[in-house]
Amino acid sequence: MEDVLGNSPFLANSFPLESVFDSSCEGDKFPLGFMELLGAQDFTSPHNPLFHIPQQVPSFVTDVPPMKIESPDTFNLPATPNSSSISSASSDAVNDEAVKVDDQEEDQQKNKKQLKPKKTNQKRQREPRFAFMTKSEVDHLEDGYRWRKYGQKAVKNSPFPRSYYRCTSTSCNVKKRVERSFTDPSIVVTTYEGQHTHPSPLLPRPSLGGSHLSSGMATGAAFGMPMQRAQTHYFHHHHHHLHHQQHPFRNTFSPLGHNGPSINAGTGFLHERRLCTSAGESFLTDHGLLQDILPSHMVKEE
DNA sequence: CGTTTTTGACCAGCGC
DNA sequence: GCGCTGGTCAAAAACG
Repeated sequence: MEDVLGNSPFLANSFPLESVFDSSCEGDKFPLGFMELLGAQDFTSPHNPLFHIPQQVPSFVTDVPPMKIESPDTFNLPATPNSSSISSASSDAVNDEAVKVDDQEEDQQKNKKQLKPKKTNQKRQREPRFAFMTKSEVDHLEDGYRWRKYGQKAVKNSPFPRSYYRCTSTSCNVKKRVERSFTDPSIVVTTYEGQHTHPSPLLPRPSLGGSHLSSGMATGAAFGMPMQRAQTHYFHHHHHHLHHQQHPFRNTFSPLGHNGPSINAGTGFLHERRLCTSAGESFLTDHGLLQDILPSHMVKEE
C-alpha cells in the first residue's frame, strides 16, 4: 500500500537540493529535470470561484519525458521541508525542459517472448502524461477512480519508492504512478498517463452541466487532469484505518472529464499545492497550448 | 471467495 | 554484448 515516508531515515535537509525526486538524469545528459512552466495558467487560480484555496497554486508544467520524470528544480525548497509553504514553485523557476514524447512508437516488434506470448501485436504507445505535485501526507490521493497497483520500484536517488497503478475499469488503460519527492518528502508527485474513457465511478452524480465551470476547469478537463475538489463525501468514504501518521482526512481529486460539479473546498489542507506537468505531443499539436506557453527551447528532443 | 497488494522476476531501451 | 534502469507481469499473499 502506500508507503509512509515515516520510515525513511533521511531528513529533508540532508537531501541535495538539486536533485529532486528523480534525478534519473544521472546517466543522462539532462542538465535539469523537468520543466515547469507555470505561472502561465492557473486554472485553479485562487480567485477562481471554483477553487478558493489560498495556498494552492497549481501550475502547469510541462512535459514528461517518456521514461523519466525528472524533477524540477522547481522547488528550491528551503532546507526545511515543512517550513514555509513552499514558494511558488512554479513561477520562479523556469527551468524546464521537455523531452518530446516520441511520436511514432510503432514498433513492429513481436511480443514478448517469455512473459507474455499470448497477446500479439499490442504496441504500447505512450500517451500524454501529466504530472502533479501535491503537498500531501498521503501518498495516494483520491481522485475518484479506482486503481489497482501493479508494481512498485525503487526510485534511483530517492529513499521513496514509486508505485504504479492502473485504472481498474476494463478497457480503460489509464495508468498513474506515484512517488514522493526526494527533496521534499511532503510532496507527492502523481503522474497520469492516458485519459479515462469512462466517468468516474465514484462520483455520485454528474448532475447538470456545470454551468459554473470556468474556463479554468475546461482547461484542466481538456487535459484530463484531475482537479481538486471539495471533499464531497463519497458514499464510500470508508475511513481507512491506519497509520497514526496519516491525516484523518485525505485529499480528493477529481479528474472529471467534463463538467464536474466539483469545486475544491479545501478540506483541510492547509497547504497543498501542486504543480502539474503535462506531456504529450498530442495535446501540443492539437491545442498548441504548450507552445503558447512554453518557450520553444523547452521542448527539446533528445 | 473475489479483488487488490505484494514482490521478485522479467523485459525493453539506453549507454558504455 | 553487458549492465543499469524504468516499467510490467504474475503468482502468492493479504484484505474485506
